[in-house]
Amino acid sequence: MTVDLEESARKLLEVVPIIMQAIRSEMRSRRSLDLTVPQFRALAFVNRNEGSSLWEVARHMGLTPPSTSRLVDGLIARGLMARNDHPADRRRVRLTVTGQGLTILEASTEGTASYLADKLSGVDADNREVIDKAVETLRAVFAPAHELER
Amino acid sequence: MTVDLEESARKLLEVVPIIMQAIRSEMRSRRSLDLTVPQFRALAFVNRNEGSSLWEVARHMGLTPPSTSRLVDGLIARGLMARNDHPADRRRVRLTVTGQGLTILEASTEGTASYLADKLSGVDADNREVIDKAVETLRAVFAPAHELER
DNA sequence: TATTGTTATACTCTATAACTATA
DNA sequence: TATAGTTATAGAGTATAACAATA
Repeated sequence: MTVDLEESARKLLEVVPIIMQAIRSEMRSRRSLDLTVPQFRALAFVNRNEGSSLWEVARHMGLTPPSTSRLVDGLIARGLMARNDHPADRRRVRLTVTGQGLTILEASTEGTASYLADKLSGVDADNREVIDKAVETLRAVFAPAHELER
Repeated sequence: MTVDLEESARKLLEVVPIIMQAIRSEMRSRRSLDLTVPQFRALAFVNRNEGSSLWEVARHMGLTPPSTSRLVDGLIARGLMARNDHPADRRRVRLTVTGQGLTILEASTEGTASYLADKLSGVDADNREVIDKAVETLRAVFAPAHELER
């Protein structure tokens, strides 16, 4: 059984936004630790890459620097991230996640992953394995090249 | 080999936004037929469900009625959708895709699917089949219940 | 009273253009 | 001159609250 490439692409195009919407709703629903998806991603990236520059965050997220700058502004205003001078290059910025940011990031990750796990729990083991493998492949296809070794 | 549910959930949470970002950039990049993802989805839904009410679109997209109302406003302002009275129930609205809307919807679908197909073309047939199957399963898990027969 | 939809208001996301500061 | 980042501006996405019209 061969799969039609164009048809697969259309299904992906249908399903990805549906899952995304579910993730978005779930994240926004936890009042007080409520994060938007971009906020969550930026926090997670900076947490994994302590001292990132704005430009690195922008590249990771596929956003322009101005968009990223404002996104970071919001996180700083909420006390979840900190922006400091880079010791070696004064044009640069060193971003870090604050203690509170880490707390919220972990709670949000935990909560959202639990939600997704709950959804997936109705899928039998074979199909879960299929999903797992597909996700790995899709990550290799779509993740920015510079982030693929990990 | 058994997969850990929580771990699968985290990977899904990492990868879905990455693919979504790719789709978003691609859609917005075609100047002139440029649609946002929500605009694209609303147009596609109304095209498949001629004469939908606002409430049906909102339910399909997982949005509140006010958000949906504004989304539709934008599409109408661009001449891609039309809003008419419902003959039987005067509270309701009948939404339809205009000729121009259909043209743009098709071009956008075609363009974005081609883009995704191109990305997937580097994946071998076995793994493409795995992705296809996973997408089917994920659709069953995440799609609104009232839309699963099709 | 319940349903359908809109308006008002307020954030966030995102981009392009123009700018500042540093290298 | 090139790089890192911000500010200005603008349109779209999204929600809650308040409202109007119809059933």
